[in-house]
Amino acid sequence: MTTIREVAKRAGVSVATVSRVLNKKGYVSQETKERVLLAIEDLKYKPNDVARSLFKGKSKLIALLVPDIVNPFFPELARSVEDVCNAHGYTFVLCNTDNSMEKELSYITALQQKSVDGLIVVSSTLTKEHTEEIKVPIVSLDRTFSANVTTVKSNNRQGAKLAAEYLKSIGCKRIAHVTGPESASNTRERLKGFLDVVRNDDWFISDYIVTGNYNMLVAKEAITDLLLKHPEIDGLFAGNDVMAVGALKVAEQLNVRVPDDLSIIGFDGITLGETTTPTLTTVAQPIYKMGSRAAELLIEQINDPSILKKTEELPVELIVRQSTRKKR
Amino acid sequence: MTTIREVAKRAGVSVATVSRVLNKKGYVSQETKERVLLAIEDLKYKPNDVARSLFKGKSKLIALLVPDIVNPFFPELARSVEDVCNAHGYTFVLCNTDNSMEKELSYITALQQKSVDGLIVVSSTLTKEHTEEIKVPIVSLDRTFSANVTTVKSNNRQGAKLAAEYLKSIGCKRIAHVTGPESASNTRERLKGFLDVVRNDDWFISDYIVTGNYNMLVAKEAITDLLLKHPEIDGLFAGNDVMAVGALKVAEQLNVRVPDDLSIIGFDGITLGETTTPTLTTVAQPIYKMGSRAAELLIEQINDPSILKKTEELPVELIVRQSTRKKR
DNA sequence: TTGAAAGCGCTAACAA
DNA sequence: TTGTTAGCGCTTTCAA
Repeated sequence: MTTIREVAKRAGVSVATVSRVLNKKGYVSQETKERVLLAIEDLKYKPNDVARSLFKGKSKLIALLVPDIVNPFFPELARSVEDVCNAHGYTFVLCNTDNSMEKELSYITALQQKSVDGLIVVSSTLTKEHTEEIKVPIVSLDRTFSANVTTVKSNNRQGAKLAAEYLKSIGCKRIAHVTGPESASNTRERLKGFLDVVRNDDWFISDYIVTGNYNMLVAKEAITDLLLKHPEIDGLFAGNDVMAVGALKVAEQLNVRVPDDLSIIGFDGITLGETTTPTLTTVAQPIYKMGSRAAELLIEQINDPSILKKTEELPVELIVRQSTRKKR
Repeated sequence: MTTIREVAKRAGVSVATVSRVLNKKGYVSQETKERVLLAIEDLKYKPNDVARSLFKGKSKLIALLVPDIVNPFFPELARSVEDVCNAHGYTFVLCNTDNSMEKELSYITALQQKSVDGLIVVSSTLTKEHTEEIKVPIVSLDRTFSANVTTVKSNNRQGAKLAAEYLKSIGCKRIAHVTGPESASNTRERLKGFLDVVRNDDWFISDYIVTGNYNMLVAKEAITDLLLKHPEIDGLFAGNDVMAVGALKVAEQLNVRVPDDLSIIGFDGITLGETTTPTLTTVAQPIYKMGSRAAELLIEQINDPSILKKTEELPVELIVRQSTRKKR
């Protein structure tokens, strides 16, 4: 690694001057500037960001922490965060926390020690207390954990209502719900929306709510049990698309026809839902918008840490595909 | 951020002593050690990695660059790299390069400037010349681009042969192949393996080879054209699973029955292939093993940069599921 | 318009 | 066993 000192020597100037042309800051005569630029070119000099970060306490680094990188929702979300970060000159990296508080905290510490400029987290384990110890600008995405943290999410409750109402509207009489992990705020919100719609129906029993942890394997087991025990179920609202796809597979294995015997609706709107057979009816979140807004708000916060914390809630949209059909 | 100096002051010792207990290096009496530890605790002191990196020129950071984070193959690969990195005390981050040389180079520069300890790259655009300019330990994963770079890949040619031979063995008479981008070495290897098997058959024409760029959308268009123009095709070998899933959808749209009219086989062995209907026959790569070996070799190289560069080729395995069936 | 030098927080000689 | 100090490579006052 060539250093600024070598460049200075080669250009016959002081390191200060090199630094000035590097940062386009302060006076440098056209002539010396050109000499410095030439030296930089010749030596293929790249400034050492670590030294720069040490001095500035900033790194031009933004990280996104997600609980499950293998759930396609998160890579899709990451794409949009990435675009905005890149557009603003930040290096963007993605970290997988496995839904483990330990890994989450360890990433946060490690990244802070590297002077990361800002963090976007999708977390169900972080608490208000944790975030108070984090001095780096942070925004919460997809899930809420503290009013004191800027949050970008979608209208989960409304989305769940949409889903449940739609199932009813096409004639489903016994509707079940597979949820995410209880620790996730969006799990609770989606459950609320679901209950808003079905709570007062006399067919409704709490057995119709099972947990699938937002995970396909876990969901498949839960749904298998559910459908075996309650063959009368004719509508299923899955808390996310991955679990809905799991439901599709379970139905197939149990010889339950979708959508004839059972209508299935997911939540998220990931591409995966377009590739299944039947394709998946779902409540689509504005994934790209969520990620990009989170990134924008984070960058605003990096530029002005005193900015007010706020929560932005984005609208969702029902997308009807083949996994649901009107009963006759 | 509290500094080592404040800890030293609080413990009534010098910064050197604090550094010694921090790094468990050099002599420190039990008594002062305890005092220092206490001060660290009290002040919630976390050493500044940036300063550490500046001094050491190392960062305990490893990055994986992948061309398309939305292709589930890469998140699955990332999971295994992550596990090994974490086990060895490295912070692991994932970067998406969009198959763009520009983004790739920009990530590599940025990461080098941050003193990244090592890089694992899945790249089709990097060349030998590029890698010679990179001073950081690097291993190439899934694709080859220079004999001078340690590489972990699977036996693509053999896998493609397996696929083509299997299609023949179940009675396919007209077999097509959708490839990845030509720039990717594994595209070329898989094509070779395919040609090994079909080249000398009199039915074979080069029209049966179309490019799908390892991308579902691109592949769907290509396959639609292909099947429309050549309805006689009864077997399709897709260069990766994502394109195979695209093929499944295209077949459905064109009312081509899979596997009755058309047998489809993919390559990769990602989970997605188990969720489609029909499930996907595929040539499975040892994804976890590939990622973990790459990480291990990288770490070896970090510890001993003089270590010999080598290529490890892992075996693949045919997994027969529902998208292929023996003709009668 | 330029340069000298202090300092970002840490580690590791070297001295004591 | 502990402390002093010189850097790691950079930016930014302050002086010239």
